Amino acid sequence: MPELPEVETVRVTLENEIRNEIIVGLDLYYSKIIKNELEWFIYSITNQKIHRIDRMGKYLIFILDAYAMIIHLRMEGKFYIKTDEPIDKHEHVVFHFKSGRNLRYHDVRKFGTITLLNINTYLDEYPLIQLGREPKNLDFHHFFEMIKNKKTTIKQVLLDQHIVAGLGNIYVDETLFLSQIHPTRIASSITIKEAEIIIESARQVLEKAIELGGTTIRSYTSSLGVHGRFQNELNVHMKKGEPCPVCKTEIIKIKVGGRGTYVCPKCQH
DNA sequence: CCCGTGCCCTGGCGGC
DNA sequence: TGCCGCCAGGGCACGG
Repeated sequence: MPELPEVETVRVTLENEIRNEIIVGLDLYYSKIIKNELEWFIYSITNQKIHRIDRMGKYLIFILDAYAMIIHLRMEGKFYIKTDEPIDKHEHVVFHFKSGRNLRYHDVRKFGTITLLNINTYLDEYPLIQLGREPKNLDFHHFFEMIKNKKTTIKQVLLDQHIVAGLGNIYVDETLFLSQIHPTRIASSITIKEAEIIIESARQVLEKAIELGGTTIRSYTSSLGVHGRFQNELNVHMKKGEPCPVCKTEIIKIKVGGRGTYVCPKCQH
């Protein structure tokens, strides 16, 4: 499941590969990925040039001539660049380029989304308009103000992209471990000092993960640009039954807000 | 407004 | 070995 560091890694790789390519055609094998009206989407994207690729939180943003194409990979979305290889069963959208190469959107679970918006207004439209700030741009006082009356758990708050952008299940578990805060803590019980520690921990975790190219787990191994090494740095996520790297207590797995959650029951309060 | 639940999807795994 | 049923999970719609 790509989170901010994995999406950033994909962004950099993809941009180097396909900057300045011109989209001349499109093949759709599973069109529900596209959130626009289909005929409009196909008509509009044809002959558009890819100038650069941006990222906000977990969203990739293809900057075209007149449009911005907003892509969310959700759990298993990934890209491949190919030429005339046969279509894979999980390749749902193929962008053909003038150069003869093509970009293929591959998604086993079909949860990903592609939305084409006007280049002049995309930041003021759904889905980006309601996106929170990334930890590196989020002042902890502001974060504290947003969560101080919330009755949900701190983990659910950190997963909420309207509040903080970019964190998913892996990096929330790691952030709360570094913060020594238990994921089931009610958000309104978090002190201003703890809010500062949480934001600082999230920055550290994300920065390190980006530096290492993200986390490579399970099905994400062969995705374009994602051969990350952050999985070697994980302290608690997917470590059920293993000793806590700090106190040696056994890491346990619990459910928080319906999500599998890994925690050191001794270090995190 | 706020929060919890169900839905979208399919590969993989546990159980028998 | 094979089949069935269930789970994971990001974000949104919906309902209380």
